[in-house]
Amino acid sequence: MFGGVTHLSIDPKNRIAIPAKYRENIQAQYGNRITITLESPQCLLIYPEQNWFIVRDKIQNLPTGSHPLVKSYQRLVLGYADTLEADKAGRILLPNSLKELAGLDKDVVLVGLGNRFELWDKTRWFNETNKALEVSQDELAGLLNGFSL
Amino acid sequence: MFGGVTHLSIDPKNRIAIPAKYRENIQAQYGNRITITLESPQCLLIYPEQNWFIVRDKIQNLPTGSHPLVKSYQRLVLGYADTLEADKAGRILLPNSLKELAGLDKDVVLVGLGNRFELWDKTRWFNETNKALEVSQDELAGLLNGFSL
DNA sequence: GTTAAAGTGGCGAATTGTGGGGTAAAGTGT
DNA sequence: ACACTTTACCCCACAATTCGCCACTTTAAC
Repeated sequence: MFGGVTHLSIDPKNRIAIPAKYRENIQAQYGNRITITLESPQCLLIYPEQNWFIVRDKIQNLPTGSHPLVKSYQRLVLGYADTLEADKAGRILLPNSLKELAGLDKDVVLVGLGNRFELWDKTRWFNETNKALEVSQDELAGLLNGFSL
Repeated sequence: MFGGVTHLSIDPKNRIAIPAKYRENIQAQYGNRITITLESPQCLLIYPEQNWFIVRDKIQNLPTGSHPLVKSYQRLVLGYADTLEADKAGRILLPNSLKELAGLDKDVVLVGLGNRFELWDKTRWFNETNKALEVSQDELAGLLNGFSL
């Protein structure tokens, strides 16, 4: 399970270094292959390949008949999904199309989220954090239906 | 399983180069033969021949009695299906009729989608992507009935 | 403070995508 | 059956990208 927010940078050749604290883990548990895709213009999704397989199957089995939007959603998420291998320095090469779609520049943030990571533009992530913090606790309490930490 | 979006160009002789990262895979798993057809004016479909066989059988076994449209769909997809072999540089020669039907010009995009590829006109693919990204997450959430990545 | 490790940048070699020339094969019309 | 046109394939060449590797700089650990 991945967690934590790491600031890193995309180098001039579109590579990002997977933080060392995850590398060992990923290599051991999942092999060195990493799949990257997107589902919204906000951020990229990064999975160890094995975890991606599970998600991919779920997406493929969505009822395509239900609505044309579902099909374009499938095409988006599956079509952009690219599997990469880290080089010896533990870096992966971002496909240019994905980088542009997610509006990534140099400074990015890698966020661990259980079975996957998200890769955000740094300032956008920062804004997102602030928005989340500003939500009133009362409002949240209602939505979460009694849940608390 | 294929994935990822690659920008390519159709050269002056109607050839496209299969990206190197797929070549080895295709050759090893499926042999060098590739079937290409279409099901809509949007894009061409590209299958390793073995994968095409499976799809072809499914199409042939559709209940033709149900509706006359089914039969014309069969005629379209099966009729235009052409099997090609890559040249020694790993390129395949696009049949002119298919190229025109799909409105392909010079700049195209090859999209990996599991058992097949789709070949899109570049700008049309770009528009398609943006449309899919603009779909509000809320709207999609409703359609997907709680499904999430 | 010293050492080690991690993140970043950059050089050079190898591979890939693309274009074009030449030749063989196929198709067309007389 | 013949010449003529068109099409398809093999080969080479160029340019751009990618990848492996090494080196520098910063951060963390002891």
